[in-house]
Amino acid sequence: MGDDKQKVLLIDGNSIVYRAFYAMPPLTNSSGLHTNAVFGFTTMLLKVLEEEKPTHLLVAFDAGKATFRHEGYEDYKGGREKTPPELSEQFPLLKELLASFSIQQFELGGYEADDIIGTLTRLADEQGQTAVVVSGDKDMLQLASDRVTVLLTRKGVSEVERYTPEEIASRYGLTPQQIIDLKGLMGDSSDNIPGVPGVGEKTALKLLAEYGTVENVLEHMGEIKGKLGENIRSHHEDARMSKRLATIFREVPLQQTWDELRWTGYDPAELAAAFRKLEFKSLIERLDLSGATQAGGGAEGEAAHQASYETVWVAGPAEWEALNGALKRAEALVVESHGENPHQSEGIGLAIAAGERVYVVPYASLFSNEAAALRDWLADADAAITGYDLHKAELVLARSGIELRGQSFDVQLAAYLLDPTEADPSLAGLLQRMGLPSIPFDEAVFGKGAKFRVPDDEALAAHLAAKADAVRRLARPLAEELDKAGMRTLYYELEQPLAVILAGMEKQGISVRAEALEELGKEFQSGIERIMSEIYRLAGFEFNIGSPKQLGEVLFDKLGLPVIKKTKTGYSTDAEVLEKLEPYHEIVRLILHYRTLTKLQSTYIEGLLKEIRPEDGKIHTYYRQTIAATGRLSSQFPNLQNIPIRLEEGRQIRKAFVPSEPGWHIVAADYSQIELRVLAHISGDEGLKEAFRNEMDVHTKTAMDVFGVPADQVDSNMRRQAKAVNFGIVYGISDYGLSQNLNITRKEAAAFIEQYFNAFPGVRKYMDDIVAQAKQDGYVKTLLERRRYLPDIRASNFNLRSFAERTAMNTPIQGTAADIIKLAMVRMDEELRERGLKSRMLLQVHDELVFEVPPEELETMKKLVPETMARAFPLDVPLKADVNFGVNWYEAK
DNA sequence: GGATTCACG
DNA sequence: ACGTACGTGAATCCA
Repeated sequence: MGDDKQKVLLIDGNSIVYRAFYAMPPLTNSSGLHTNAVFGFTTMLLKVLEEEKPTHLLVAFDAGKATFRHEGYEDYKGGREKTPPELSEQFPLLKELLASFSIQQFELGGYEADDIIGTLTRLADEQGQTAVVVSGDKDMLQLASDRVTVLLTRKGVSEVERYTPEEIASRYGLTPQQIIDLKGLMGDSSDNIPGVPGVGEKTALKLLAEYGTVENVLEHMGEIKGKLGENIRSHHEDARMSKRLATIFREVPLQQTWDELRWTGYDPAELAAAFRKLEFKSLIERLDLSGATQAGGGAEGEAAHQASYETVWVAGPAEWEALNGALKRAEALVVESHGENPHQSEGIGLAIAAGERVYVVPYASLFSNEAAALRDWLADADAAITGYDLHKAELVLARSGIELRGQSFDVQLAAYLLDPTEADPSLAGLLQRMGLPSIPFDEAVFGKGAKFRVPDDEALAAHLAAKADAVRRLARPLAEELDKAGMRTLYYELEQPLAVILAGMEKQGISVRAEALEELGKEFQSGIERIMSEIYRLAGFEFNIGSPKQLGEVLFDKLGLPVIKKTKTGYSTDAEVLEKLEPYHEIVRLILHYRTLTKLQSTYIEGLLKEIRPEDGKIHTYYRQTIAATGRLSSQFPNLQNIPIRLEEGRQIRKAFVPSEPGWHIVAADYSQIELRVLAHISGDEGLKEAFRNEMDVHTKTAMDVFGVPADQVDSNMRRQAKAVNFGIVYGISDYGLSQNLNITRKEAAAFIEQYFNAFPGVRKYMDDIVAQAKQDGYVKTLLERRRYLPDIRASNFNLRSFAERTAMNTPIQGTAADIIKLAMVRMDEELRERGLKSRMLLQVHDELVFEVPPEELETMKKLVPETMARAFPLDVPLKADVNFGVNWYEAK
């Protein structure tokens, strides 16, 4: 030990990890490993490091084996629950991370972490050094002294409380040594230390205030009156033993020298790599490690990520010439644009990585004469372009009249297939997950939301170049991962071609008659006004019906209707609640109708009107191929997958969706019961298969089997209930969910389910098997090998696990249905082109395809579309699609 | 920006 | 005992 000022920080590893595990919400990385305890530990560590600035540092762990305490008392820590696997799997991760922090770790067979820490604080005391102990365990307070401070975590892990001997005295009226006596008397159920029965903290403190120590209490136990005195006298041995067990052993034979604990900080590159592995993105940003890589340091400029390329800002003839020459060697393309909606986003720039150079082209110069070769390359169907979100790039470029045709590999799409639930689609996040040196996040360069700004040319060039280089670095590893996961065909035969087809549909758009919407909007408006005044009259005053808060006050406080359900913030007023309240007051029905009409007005009349492009009178939605966890598409700006149909009032909206050419028709075809047919196929259930082979009404068939009656005795109510059971089966059934849906008791619902499983034993087996398989593999698959990871399937938390189990049952069904209609779209696109048809595919709504069709092709398409859909993927049961047509989408029913 | 509600499959 | 049906997107209110 030198005489310079030293401060040693001693962390009780096990205690903090436990605290962190139970304090933090569940958290897993993309491979399903739990990381919440490590994350919580790290947050605490960073905070304490910052506040304490130690010169020496140690994390102590309990050794796995029995400690010396067990020798005298077998039940020591006997009452403890076994460590959950979600926690034990985190210890190796934590130890590895601590190594990346360059922090020493000790554990020693036969001793616990607090013994090691106790020994080191004794040494610190003796040698006049300062020590700070961090733990979640109050026992540690016995170590406090003039030189030793104890920090105890409180609610959560990152908040700590400081205990000096003075603080302990003022809080408990005890010296640090008396903390041992305190526990000797009151015991500790978590460590299975008995103490004296009937003695809790209050009594123990009273006894210690009077007698000072356990020994002195026992000496005077004869004079203590009542039940308390009896208990002490009959359990005096327990008290002595408890005190022994609670005493931290401070003579552990440690081999390590003081100097080995010296800590001079971490290597940013090493720590960044460790964080990336754990996917602690927020910590990387918090410590500003995003530039730190294994190869380089955290320095600025090119050293930051050891760029192996030169950025070329394409501005003059020389650069254009170089770029044009490099196009045939191009390895990656990035198109940067404003905003999320590619149909209205302005381009910012392009970056093309080719060999040792990355060329960055400001978007405006894409239209210059020099850019002719670049435009040709973009439009070249054989260019074999690798990029990031080429679907969006195609739409952005299309707005400028530039084609993007040679798409061959998209790292965003590939990453989605590898893990469709990963929320962060950014290149920076993707690099981190793949363990590659990362680049700045777009938000760091551009800002986000209203603060979005294109930086100066130099910064823009650097960032776009980094992105193109990132695409290039990611392409091969992602392609290899796809291969390994058996998703090569899924990618190249289905998703990649589909991306181009979707862009085509979006560019085509669908004609929507503004006048028709406006006309309908007027009807809705007069309805809304009529209902509003009725509601105000019944309430006795005007209020904002659209405010759930005000509405709740009117219904439940003013009118005194019964409260059915509450939300986090107050009364629930959703439709389910209102339907139950209908009999109580006529205002309820009006409110429901008001809700329906205002929804239609704001979302569908006003919302859609805003999206009609004046240039062509069409709506161009944006299908997202990388959002839904099951493999479905999603639709945005606007969403054309949720246009009303169930209620006649709203269904009228569909009359505004018309063909874009006079005399043409809308043709719509939808799969009949695709999910239950998929279930019949993958479960192999004979009864279900037979039902579909015989073209039976599946809900009637279900009713027959569940209620045990012949077809002619199935009434509409039985069929309705059977239909709900079928929905439940597809969603991953639970008695609770079904009972909610059918408004029956859970018991009745459970009986239905049991009946169903008896009638369709193959389905029961599928449900059992798929859950077991998900538990085994950590993921489930669709027929086309699409994957979804379910990290919570092994959770000890019932809710999380149940959710994952239902997802395991549902995803192969919903996902396979999504696979099939996507295949049908690829086939339909081929058919239209091969047959030279003018008909156009416009929309996909999960199980439905919508086309516009010239009159001379109507008969052809009425056969071709359902046939192509039915043949898209052969199952053990027939697939069936129904087709309809009309002058608008409403009529095509 | 989160919570609530509701449109669709 | 636990307490939710599966998957989306958009509008509105309100802190």
